[in-house]
Amino acid sequence: MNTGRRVRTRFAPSPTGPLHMGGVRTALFNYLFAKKHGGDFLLRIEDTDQTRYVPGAEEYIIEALNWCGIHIDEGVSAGGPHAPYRQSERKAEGIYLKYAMQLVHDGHAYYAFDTPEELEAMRQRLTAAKVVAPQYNAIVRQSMKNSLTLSEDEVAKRIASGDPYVIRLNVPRNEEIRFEDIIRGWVSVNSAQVDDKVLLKSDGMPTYHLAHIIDDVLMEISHAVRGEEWLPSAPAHILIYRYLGWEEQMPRYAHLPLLLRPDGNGKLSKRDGDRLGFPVFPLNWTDPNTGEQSSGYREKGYYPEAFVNMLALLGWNPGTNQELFSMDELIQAFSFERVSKSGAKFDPEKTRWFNQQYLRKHSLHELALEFDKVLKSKNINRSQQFVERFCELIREKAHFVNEFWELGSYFFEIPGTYDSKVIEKKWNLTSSAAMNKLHAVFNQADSWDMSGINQMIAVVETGGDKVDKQLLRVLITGVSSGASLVEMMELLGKEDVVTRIEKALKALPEIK
RNA sequence: GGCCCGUUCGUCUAGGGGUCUAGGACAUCUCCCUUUCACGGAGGAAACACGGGUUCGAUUCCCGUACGGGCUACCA
Repeated sequence: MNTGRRVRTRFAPSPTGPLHMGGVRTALFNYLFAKKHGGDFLLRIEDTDQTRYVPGAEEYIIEALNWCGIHIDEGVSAGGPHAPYRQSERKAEGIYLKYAMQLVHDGHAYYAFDTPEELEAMRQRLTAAKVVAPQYNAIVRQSMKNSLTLSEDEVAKRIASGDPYVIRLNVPRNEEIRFEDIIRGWVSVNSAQVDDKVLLKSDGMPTYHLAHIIDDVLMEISHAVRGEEWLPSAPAHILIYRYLGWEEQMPRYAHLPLLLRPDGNGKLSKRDGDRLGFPVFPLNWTDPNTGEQSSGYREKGYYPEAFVNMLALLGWNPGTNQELFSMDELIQAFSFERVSKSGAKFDPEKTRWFNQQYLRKHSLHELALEFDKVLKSKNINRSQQFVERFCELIREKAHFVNEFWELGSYFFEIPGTYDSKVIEKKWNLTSSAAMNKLHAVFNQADSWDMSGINQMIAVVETGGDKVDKQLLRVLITGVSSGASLVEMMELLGKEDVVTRIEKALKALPEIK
């Protein structure tokens, strides 16, 4: 079974909306595995359900992968020797019909003419009869309208007259189907549990079951990596490979554990949106039909590296204590052997932690560049040196660059109000005397650096006036906590500090 | 309901029969650093779902039960 061939993986989403983080992780694992083995990562768009097509979804998917640093070697947006990579376009070329007909010809598939009403009636009948698994299968099909029960003439007549029909897989009644999943090992299912899946719909479109198999083989996919929700239908897929005579070309399957909702039950779904208090999408998304907006990690201020790092560690681990991985390190370390079998709830708190880690990894130059956008929007102009030093002082308190302003706006604006709690408690005759003296000493300073500032404070204190640091902080910044006091004062500079204290001394209430 | 998959601290996980008094990370708590906040440092609390086997010995292997998840469409 395809050992030793070039590793080629694919991510094959259907464009029914934005990609959620579970989808991103599936893409990531496909990508990591392909790159680890020097292979190719393809993007195929599975748009065979015309009723669920959402405009903009495909562009969203591509942009999201791009933001994450997951590069597409081949496929939609990248092109390649197996184009087209959109299934609707492949259908137009008659690719799927050909193989569906081959299956019918070989007796492995058949025409079925049952109407939706008839199918529904059948299910109700079976349910009423307490049949354990009501589905279109080897027994049920004998009483339905299909090319196995109808005469050849009747079938030909119906097709000729344009009766709608589907093509279904002819699943054997009782046969053990086994396949080896890379993550789960041998999985065994009796064909009695597998229904006669629709392969070709009445609109001529293939279903996922048929289309992905044909495309995987035609596109020379070596490993099909997908979510665990596909595990139950995998036996049907094995059958299709067999009936098409493609057991040699069949990719190895790897079914990934699902991403679960952090708040309790069920797999994470697109519908979770922002309801849980954190994004489930990589990028912002506005639904073109409902106008409903969903937030994304990018717009929330997460670094793609942090997002990817977090995702990689959900269901996979390196077997060491390392937690911070660049994409290259992930590629180096990745293997399916270390992918766990059970679903993972993800933790928004840890995601924040990852971002904090990356925030600290970025150079001051990079941070200053990012924060400069905020300053520009506020028409504030400061030297690069000032902004970089600011970032250095403020970043240890933040998880995101977009918190910098709230955390340290006082570096750029002279305060207009003063923390009332501190003032109430500490603003009195003695403290104001000390502040006045300090102001005078600062005003006469001829040099301005940390040790100088400390010395000046010491001078005032030796004179008998206790300098309350918290009060001083409030006079300068207006708030009771923030960056290291003396370092902050140094950065602000003598003029600014003196001005601020002066203003505060005037603005503060008369002393009782 | 049926079928399939799974089950180690609250969460992500390490662990493939003795080294487990079960390790790491996030979160949480305490202390130190800092007359602030945070960072950092030190420490604490916190888990092998249950019952049977197999074995000299099971967190590790097998079976059952419970629980969780997935699937059960002319959706993917």
